[in-house]
Amino acid sequence: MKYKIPRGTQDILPAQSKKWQYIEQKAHDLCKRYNYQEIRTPMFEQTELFARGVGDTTDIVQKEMYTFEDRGGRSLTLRPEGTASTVRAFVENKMHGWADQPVKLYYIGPMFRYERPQSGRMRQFVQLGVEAMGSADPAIDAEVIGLAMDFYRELGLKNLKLVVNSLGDKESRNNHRNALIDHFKPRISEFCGDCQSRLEKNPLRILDCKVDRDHELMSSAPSILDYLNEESLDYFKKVQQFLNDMEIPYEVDATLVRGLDYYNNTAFEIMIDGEGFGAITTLTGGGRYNGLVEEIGGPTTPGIGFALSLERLLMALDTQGVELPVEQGLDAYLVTMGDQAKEAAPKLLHQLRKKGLTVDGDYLGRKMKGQMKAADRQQAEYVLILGEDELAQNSVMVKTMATGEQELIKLNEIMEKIGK
RNA sequence: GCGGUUGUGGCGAAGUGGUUAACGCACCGGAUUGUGAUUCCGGCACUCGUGGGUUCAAUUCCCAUCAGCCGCCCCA
Repeated sequence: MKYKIPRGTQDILPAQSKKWQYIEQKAHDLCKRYNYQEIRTPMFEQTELFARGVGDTTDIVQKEMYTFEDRGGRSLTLRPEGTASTVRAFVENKMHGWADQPVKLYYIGPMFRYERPQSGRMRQFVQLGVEAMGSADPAIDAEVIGLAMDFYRELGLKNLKLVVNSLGDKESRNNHRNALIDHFKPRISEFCGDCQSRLEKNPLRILDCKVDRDHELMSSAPSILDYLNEESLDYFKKVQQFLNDMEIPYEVDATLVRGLDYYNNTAFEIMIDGEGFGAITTLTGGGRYNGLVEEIGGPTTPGIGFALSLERLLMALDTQGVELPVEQGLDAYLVTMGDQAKEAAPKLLHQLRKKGLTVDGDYLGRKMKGQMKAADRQQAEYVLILGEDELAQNSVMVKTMATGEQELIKLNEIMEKIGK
């Protein structure tokens, strides 16, 4: 085989694409109910947008971006996530001036990260993302979380765990950050190299270090929750109250950290429990980003959103044995015998398709038995047999595959027999 | 970026330093001039991820490389 698919990408073949269509449609329907509207942004942007928007210190920017130069010498990057692009579009199209606020948007599309592929992690993967901009009401935090949970629930996914945390506002974060540095600094040499470099750059991330997770300073580390100022704490409590009201179970995990720099206040993840799933259990990640719009060059505008992976969703549905109600099978399969009947096939097939039926016929010159097998394999509800006899009577033999019964039907009455 | 593991027909899967690379499924044809099951018969890999090397000889040994899978890091 001369050409091979690029690493970390996949071809989605028909058996799978049916499922994709189903969950994508589900996403569109659900977002509509929540009154989120679709936005489609380019799959690549100026590199600087992601560097600024996602954060220079993040792994995404430091080592995972697909960056290239175009013929005009511009540095472009395949989008590694959707929020930065959405915010850029928000600012560029002056959505902050729209009459309807907040602006509630969603997108479904491929994202790209240069990483070592692994179960649940591809170099090209599809995210459903939701962003609500223009409101700092905790009710919308709860709405966004509720939307994600509803999506999974309606698809039949179980054993989900919603984890929420608050990263606090700028003041709270700074106080906490300083407390963390004070806590770890005296004994930072006991920690791994990554943690040592995290100390100054992003001490929060020391908390989810896997290497040093059992170090005594971990459990005794200052919790962000103890550093939330009154406003942040009040906000967090309201989000929780709304979740309670909506009867959405959740856990508060003070160590939940978002990897991207733009988050503040609400942060959440939806994870999947249970066996059979790989090491990666996060299905959805999201949170509030009140400083991002300004960072990208727009007016001060609060925002919140999440992104979830469709690949991981499909994987989760699979491990839980959830069967999606995907349509399959033909309404009818046309079997022809003899040259005359074969000549008549295109016209008949075309007419049936115009009436809205899903039909197919033979294009390999197979004999009747072969055509019948094909009809059976493709789960045709009816087989239409057209031979010399039927042709002579301007009719077709209609066989109901489930029962084996068959009946000679006039061509102009065929829809009355097999129409839906 | 690092580690482990795997790479034989459409799929699953044996196999050996040496004439013709098992088998199963699927598919195609025939037995059955017009009917989906079963059965029987026949067909279906100049080739064993790719490129080198060792050898009289390599799918089998060695090296490299690519890719899949799994894990670390991190995330969706």
